[in-house]
Amino acid sequence: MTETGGLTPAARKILDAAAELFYARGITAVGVDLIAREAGVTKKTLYDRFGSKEALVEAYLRERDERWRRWLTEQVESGDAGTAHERVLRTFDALGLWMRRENPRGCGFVNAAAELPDPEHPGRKVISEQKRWLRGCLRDLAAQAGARDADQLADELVLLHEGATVLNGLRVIADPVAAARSLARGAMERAGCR
Amino acid sequence: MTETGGLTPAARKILDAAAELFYARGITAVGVDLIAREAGVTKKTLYDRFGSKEALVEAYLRERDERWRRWLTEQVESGDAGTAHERVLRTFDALGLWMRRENPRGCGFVNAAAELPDPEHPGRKVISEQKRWLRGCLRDLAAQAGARDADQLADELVLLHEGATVLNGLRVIADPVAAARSLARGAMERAGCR
DNA sequence: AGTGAACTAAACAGATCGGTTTACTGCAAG
DNA sequence: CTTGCAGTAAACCGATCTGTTTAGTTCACT
Repeated sequence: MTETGGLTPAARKILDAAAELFYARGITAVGVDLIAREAGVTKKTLYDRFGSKEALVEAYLRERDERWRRWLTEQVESGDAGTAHERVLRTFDALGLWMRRENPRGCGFVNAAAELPDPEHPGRKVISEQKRWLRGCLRDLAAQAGARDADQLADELVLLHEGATVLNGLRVIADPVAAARSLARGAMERAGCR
Repeated sequence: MTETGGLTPAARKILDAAAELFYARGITAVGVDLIAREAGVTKKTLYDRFGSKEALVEAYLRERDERWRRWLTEQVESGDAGTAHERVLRTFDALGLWMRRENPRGCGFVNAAAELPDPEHPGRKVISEQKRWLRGCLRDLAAQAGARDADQLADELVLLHEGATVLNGLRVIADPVAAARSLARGAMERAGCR
């Protein structure tokens, strides 16, 4: 075994079905019966593999997180050419491509956060870890690009990422990624990046 | 009648209870039974006044929208002093105050959008109207401030508003409003505002 | 040959979902 | 004095919710 990520075949199907349904219809609105039916699997199998809906939600967010991290690092470091300045801007291109592919309804993590008010829910930890990881990632790039204050620039870049993601789901302005990218360019200039 | 906004006393209590519960726990997770109980009212009264949960959700979003619009215009025009440039920046101060008061869990509209995937849901119209109104508002201010391209600047300012709002709910950076404000200043400079 | 993990099928539990119904009260305006 | 609106109280509807249980099958490894 396995290209299933260490999961049994049935668990793999369950997680795939859950991911699609949770993202498309919302976490609370999707019941375990529907997930099992859509995965072509019994509810018993679902509970044998994941234990609870809460744990399944956590696994869904965890896997989405891993996929996004892999995508971003891969895109930023692709071709290993380019200045740090260019690599920062490339995070926005990566975001744009990612969203065109699998984010028509906004950020899966922000959407999930809206549905998980309980701060004790294990999914909440995954969400905040993801956002903190992105901030750290952008901070490193900002430092490499020679920003006077890498922390402040990182804050600003995170804000641009999140703004672009939300607006992409809401369809109120034409090209949120382009707007974010141009704002990022300005922010880097003012931060003294080479 | 009425400082209740044209609602009967019971309807007023229902809408208040619904607003608090929907925002705090999410729309799907809150049932009509709970709303009626919390409002100290019968389910029958709820259905007599609002007709359906869907309509109640719409009324909740509608009222929140009105309150936010009133707040923003009032804050921006307060003292009627200040250049257009200052009025743009004041929209961020207004956002910051609003969020400190009643937005600990992120934007109510973005959260609602996450839970209303059905594009036919009447609440969706309220949400997109709200965002388009904000964009128009910022566009006017951008034009008054002498931006070379008021539409582009408006896009950027909306993005900063949304980014700040989302990050405020996620608590990943220290002061999202300050970051947005400083980015806005830079954007206006580059847009040639006086 | 035998063990154990992964799975199907289907019934069951108690709670809650959105929504309806019947029967009754209090009260203001014509 | 009556009509009608706003409201309470509580039972009821069928569906769905998360989660459990019992019983049996398939199959790889030892």
